[in-house]
Formats: sequence, C-alpha cells, structure tokens
Amino acid sequence: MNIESSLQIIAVKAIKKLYEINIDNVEIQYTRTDFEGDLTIVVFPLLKLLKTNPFELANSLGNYIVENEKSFTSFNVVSGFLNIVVSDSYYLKHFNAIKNEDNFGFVKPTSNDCTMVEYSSPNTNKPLHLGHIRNNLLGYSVAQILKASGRNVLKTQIINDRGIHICKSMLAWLKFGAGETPESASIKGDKLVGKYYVMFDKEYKNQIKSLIENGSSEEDAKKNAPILIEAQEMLLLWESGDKETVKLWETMNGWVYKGFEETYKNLGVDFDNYYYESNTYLLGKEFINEGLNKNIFYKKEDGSVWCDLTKEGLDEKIVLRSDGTAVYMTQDIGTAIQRVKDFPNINSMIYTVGNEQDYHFKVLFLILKKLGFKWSESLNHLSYGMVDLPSGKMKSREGTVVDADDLLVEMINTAQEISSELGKLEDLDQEEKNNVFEIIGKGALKYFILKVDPKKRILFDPKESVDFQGNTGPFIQYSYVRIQAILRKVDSVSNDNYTGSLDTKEKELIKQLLNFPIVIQNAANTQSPALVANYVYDLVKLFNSFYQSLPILKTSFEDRKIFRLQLSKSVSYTIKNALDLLGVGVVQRM
RNA sequence: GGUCGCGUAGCUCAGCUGGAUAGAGCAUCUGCCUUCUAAGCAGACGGUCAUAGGUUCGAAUCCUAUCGCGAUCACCA
Repeated sequence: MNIESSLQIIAVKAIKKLYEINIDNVEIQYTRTDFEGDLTIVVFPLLKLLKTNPFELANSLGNYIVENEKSFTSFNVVSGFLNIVVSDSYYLKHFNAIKNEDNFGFVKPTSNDCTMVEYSSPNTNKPLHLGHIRNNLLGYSVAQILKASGRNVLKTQIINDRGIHICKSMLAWLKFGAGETPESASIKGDKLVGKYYVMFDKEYKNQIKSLIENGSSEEDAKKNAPILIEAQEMLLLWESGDKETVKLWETMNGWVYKGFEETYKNLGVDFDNYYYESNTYLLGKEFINEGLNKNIFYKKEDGSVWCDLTKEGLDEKIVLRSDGTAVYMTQDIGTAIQRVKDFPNINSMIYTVGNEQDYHFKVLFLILKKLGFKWSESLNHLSYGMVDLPSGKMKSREGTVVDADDLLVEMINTAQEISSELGKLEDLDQEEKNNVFEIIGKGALKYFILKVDPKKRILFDPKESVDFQGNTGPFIQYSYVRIQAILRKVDSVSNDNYTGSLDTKEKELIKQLLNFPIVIQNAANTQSPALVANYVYDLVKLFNSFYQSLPILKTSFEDRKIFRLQLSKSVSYTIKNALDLLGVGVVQRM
C-alpha cells in the first residue's frame, strides 16, 4: 500500500472519530517544496460538512494522525493546509524493497490481449523527413511505454504503396530516368524515387502553364495535363494487374524499402509486422460492396460510392471513385479489418498520425462502427501536432523539408564537436568514441521532440541547433555517466539496509524514485512520452543537486556511504529505464 | 463560413481530474573546478497565464463570448 492510501484511511477514520461523520475520502496532494512536509490534506472542502473552521479541523486532524500512525511523524498547518511529515523509516523501508530492482515500475502482462500500435506509415514516393521523425519517435515510445505498463504490444505500419501518387514517380522515371538505379546513381533508393516524384510535379506544372497560355481555364488545365492523364491510365493498368507496370512498381518500391530500413535502423525504431495497402485495399472494396448492400453506403449516378454522415454532423464521404478505384478511406477500412482477422487478440489499436488527419480518423472509426464492427470502439487516433519550420510548413515538393538522414548526421556531428572541445574521451578508440557521439547526438534529438506534449505543434529552427544543455537528452545522459563513474570506483555495493536519518535531498530522491510506476501508468493511459521525459528530467535535477552538495564516496560513516551508493545506483537504473522508454540510449562515459 | 486544436517569462516548454507565493531550460548577469566527470551546481533578473464575463470559499486549470494562430471540410494520401 502506498503512503497516500495510508493517509487517506487514517484521515477518514479520524473524521469519523472526531466528528462522528462518515466521508469517502479527503483531498490529498504532495506538499509544495517550499513548505515543510511530504503530504498535504486540503481541509477546505470539509468545512461545510463538519461545521468547523479550517485551523481547528487541521489541527485536530493532524494530532490524531500523528498519534495513531507511526509513518507520520509531525504536522504543521498553514492557512487551511495540513502538511504532514512522513517518517524517514517509511521511505527507507520502501527504498530498501526496490533498491536492487533494475526494472522497478515495469509491469508484466497478465492477459493475452494485445494493443496494436501503428506508426510511420510513409508514402513510397518521398524520403522520410523531420515530420516522420516525430511520428516514428512517438509511435515507438508509446509502444515501449505500453509494454512497460503491462500490455502486449504489436508495432506495425501501413505502407501506402499504391495509388496515383506512386504512379507519378514511376511515370517520371520511365520518361526521364534513362534506367537510373540507386546503385548507378549511388544514392539511397528512397531519395532516388523522391527525385522523380519532384520531377513529375515540375513537368505537370509546366504542362498546366502551357495549357493556360493556349486558352485553357486553370481548372481544365489541371485536369487535362497529359502527364496526369498518363498517370491515371497507369493506375488503371496497375489495378488490372498489367505485368510490366507491376514489375516496375515492385522494383521501385524495393528501392524505397531498402532506403527506409536504413533510416529506421538509424533512428532505432522497428516493427513487428507490415501491412501494404496493395494487399488490403481489395478487402476494403469488398466491405464497401457489403455496406452498399446493407444501405450503409449509396451510389451516385456517376458510379462513385459515398457514405452519408450528415446525421452525425459530418459531411458525405467518398469511399470509392467513379472509375471503381480505391481511395485512402477504402484501404484504411480494409487494413483495419485485416488486422483483426490476423490477430484476434487485439483489443485496441492506436494510429499514430498527424492531427491534420483528425477528420479522416473520426470518419474511419464511424464507418467501421456503421459496418458493425464492435472493436471499432477501441480504436484510437494518437494525434500529434505538426513540426513546422520558421518559414512555415514543410513541403517536399518545394524542397523545404528537413531530411531525416541529414538531420541525424548533423546531430551526431554536433555531439562530436562538443565532446572534442571537452576532451574527456581522449583515451577511447575511434569506434568507441563514435558510438558515444551517436548515442548522444540522437539522444539530443529524440528528447527534444518527445519532451513536448504530442498534441502541441513543434517549431523547429534548423539554424538554432538542438540544445545539449539544460532540459535535454545529453543532460540526462550526463547524470547517468556521473553515477557510472562513481560505481566504477567501488568493487560492489553492499546490500545492507540503511536505518539512519535522511537528508532532505536524499528523501526527495527516494520520493521521486518511488513515483516511477505511477508515471509509467499515466504515460500509458494518456499516450504521452512527454510525461516520462519530464519525470526523468526532474529526477536528474534532484540527483545533480544531491551530487553537488553531498559527498558519496567520501561520506564519513560507512553505512551512510553504502546507502548513498545504493541510492545513486537505483537512480541510474531509473534513468536508464526511463530513457529506454523514449528510445534514448545511455553511455558509460561522455 | 462549419468543425477541431492551440494561445503561460524575450525564446522553447512544464503545470490544466480546480487549491498555498504560476515553475524549468535557453538567453543576460553573479558566484563555484588542488575534492566522486563544470554537457554540472548555487543565485539574480524576467509574468495583467490572449481578452472579457461567469461558476466557486478558491480559477492558468471548468463554462460562455471575443480576438489571434493553425489544421480540416478533395473522385490527394
């Protein structure tokens, strides 16, 4: 039982005894650090019921609690707030119980139920950029947090490998590529294909321009540009299974996948399985037909199929084009159904997708509900804010994107520069050094992005590089390194239980450590890695303050020295575990 | 225009299931490396929590309106 519950019980008992009134609970909060005490009972809400004044109530309550429960040693009253001091022995008892656990706070699953987390889900016609980085880090971290909170997790993605946009890059490659391959051009496959996607757009715009010059309206020009019509024809060819088209599609997608894998590995994210739109869109179509029979959808004169959501306060939504080809919604319906077929244990799905698609997911979940799938109730859109540049939104076609691969390299270089200036790693060989630079550079970037509440948008200024001081990944990694340096100086840490008194800073550290399990659960429930980031930052600040003001190895009394070593070690476990939930690594030296 | 989200220090962000004097980091300024790694610590400066009402013993937090920023309402994904 935790300390708040103990206080809750004794407080309720006290009120019954002192005022002969039964209440369910009292309001308890952590005492602000500028007051003496650990827990605070707010007495205001009780005043009316008990017909007394705050001062008298707080004092009699405080007296009763301290007299009857030895975990609480003293109290003070400040304007209606009853601050209660928890005994050192209480904290020590709980610390001793967990001090050797290298995974304190992590919970094992108790059932076979499983949460599926979808993230990344890129298009196969452009390389990954900073926006994808946020998506990937969020999805991966939420999956880690859910696992730690006691859930089984499957990480997946849907690869948007078909559709008109794919045909665009294929067409441009056929027209202008002259047989170029990633090998012949010696660039990553995803970058090569992205190049042709941009090329298509350029040609398309040129054609529109000349059509307008020849008297076309802008609207017509956009519809009738020959290269666009060719792309549309290509999509029809692809959907009919034309051999050559399919072969080209397979080749170019193969290039892209290889490139993506490299970036994922670099980012440190992975997936348990993959879904391809090209495999699921047909299932989607099937269910569109079924829905058509059940009158959930209706057909317009031109043959396009729609879902009327006006009764739900939304618009009409197209689910199949007039030429019978699938749209985005079609495949998302198919994919969801396929997943539940493949993994009957799924009891929840989380889609990590930017908030520009809030409406899409609202509609998707509603349509699945209308189709009669019970599990549609447990679908979740993990919606996050865009990553914007000072110049505005990133647009791949205008070349204003921050490329994922480039950014990682930059971060690692910065880590190297800072490290070289400090010169603490001179005796390591190059490979070891590079490993440190990589973990720190990536840590800085990952923490920078994950510490922000997912639903808020992030402003990223490439000119002002990501910080390595203050509330940053390296700051946290650094504290871990300090602890490792101390632990290296002793053979082993004795397991003896310390029973003496506690310094304020020691007590604060124990309190923070004991909070970790709750933080994990909160982060899992709210799908917010930011909570873990803030937690570990606070932990590390407390540790650094402790480290700076109190000796550890040079403590005069042996039992206290051992305790401080145990405390440091336990903090290092929690730093490592919390960072692991964020996908951030630790090093032994930096 | 409808819908959704956001607005806290010069900048980047915490705090938001209502509670005490609104907290960090960066930037600026002051101290601290012959003592466990100074990517650190201690301190100073900096706020009409967008604005106006309302609910409450108590509002940055809840409600309403207004303003500002963004997204979305495609036979794009």
